Amino acid sequence: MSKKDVKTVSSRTRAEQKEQTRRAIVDAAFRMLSAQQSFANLSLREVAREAGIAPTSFYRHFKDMDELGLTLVDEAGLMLRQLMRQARARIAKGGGSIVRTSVETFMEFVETNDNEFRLLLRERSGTSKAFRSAVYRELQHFIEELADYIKHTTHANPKSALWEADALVTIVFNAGAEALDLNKHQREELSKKVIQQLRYITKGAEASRKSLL
Amino acid sequence: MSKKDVKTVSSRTRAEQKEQTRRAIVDAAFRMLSAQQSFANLSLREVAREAGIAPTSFYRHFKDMDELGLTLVDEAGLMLRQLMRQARARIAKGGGSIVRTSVETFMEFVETNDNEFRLLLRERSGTSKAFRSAVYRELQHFIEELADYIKHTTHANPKSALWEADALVTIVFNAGAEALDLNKHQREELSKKVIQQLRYITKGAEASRKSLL
DNA sequence: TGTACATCAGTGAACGCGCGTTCACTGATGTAC
DNA sequence: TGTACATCAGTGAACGCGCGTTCACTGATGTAC
Repeated sequence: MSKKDVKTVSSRTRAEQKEQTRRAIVDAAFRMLSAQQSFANLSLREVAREAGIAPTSFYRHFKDMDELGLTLVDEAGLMLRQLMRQARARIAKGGGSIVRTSVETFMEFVETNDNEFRLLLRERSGTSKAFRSAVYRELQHFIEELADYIKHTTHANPKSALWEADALVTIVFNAGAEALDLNKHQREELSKKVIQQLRYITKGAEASRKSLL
Repeated sequence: MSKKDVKTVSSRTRAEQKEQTRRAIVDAAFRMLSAQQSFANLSLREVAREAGIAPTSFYRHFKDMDELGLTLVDEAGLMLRQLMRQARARIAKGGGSIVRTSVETFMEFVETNDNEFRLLLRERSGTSKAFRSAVYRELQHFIEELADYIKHTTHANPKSALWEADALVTIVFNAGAEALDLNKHQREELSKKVIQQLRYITKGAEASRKSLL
């Protein structure tokens, strides 16, 4: 092994250990989110305790709780985007309608990653402008990708596609919030409602386009 | 004055004084809500300070902060209902379209009573089930009244009317949330978007009804 | 490879602070006769 | 009406608690030669 190799290997080791602790903090924070506890009323000491480190060690990784919070929002947003890719894959496979498949995929996400979803939901209307903007950015990303899809499949004009996508995402996201407090049977009823509402929007948007021709 | 009269007058006086302090607490709490401060991170002592009473006096009026919070939600919900009546009056007067008038009235409410709106918005996804249910009930009330209106004007079936109203309210309520961080010019753009989205829904719902005949 | 030094992730003690809640009290208002 | 007693809204002192943050430190890892 050359000197350089040794250097590389060793520095990776220390950095890896640091990264491991950082992950422990992030994971601990996600674990502590629930229906009863929001990020806003989570204390630095609680997170440190759950992560198994001294409160003071927290500062080696994040400036303050806000910095940790923005990291969580980014990670939850990433999961949302992965979800969208997953939904597209399912649709490409051709099983069932696009609307129904999208709604079912989203509802599955809310059920599986409920704490991540709750984070986005709550911080969207939280007291920190930085948090609100971060969540807004994630949703906007989601909306734009959906608008592209609409443009390619219907040849709608850009503004109309964007507004339609925006309405669709708003309905689905809010239904996700509603689902959090419902049992399995009620969620199925909710899905029916949402699917019908999305159809109103796509039909209405389509009709608007036709009347312009 | 008979003995009974004296009794009535005096007891009203003491009760009135108590009611006055209670109002001071409620008003103080509303005053302290803002973009930067949510009810969840408002302390009993802060409210007492703002209301001009000793922290201990708080307990003469509310069991704890949760009880105060539910009172605030009820009052904010009441304002929403008054708003709806106001919108109906404007529509009855016949100036402009129903959709446009409703949206403009709602946006006016968000602008004028932004702290009350923020309360409903945040507690809808807060950590207390009681709060979430209280907000949900207020919105449901709103939705049902709108559904009645739709039934009378279009003869839609009950379920279809309810789902349509639900979608309309979801879109408008979320736009209200979005408006909070926007300037005047941006709000006008937002209104245009919302009006178009509501038209998608009403058109789509109408088209669905026709295809069933 | 071996040695001397530098880096830096993690720590425990300590701080001052605002919190929710209890308690026994005060004194104005209300009631009984 | 006047008097004696009851009620009860509002209070100030005191409590124990968990918090965020600072500080000087330790010791394992990394670097230079």
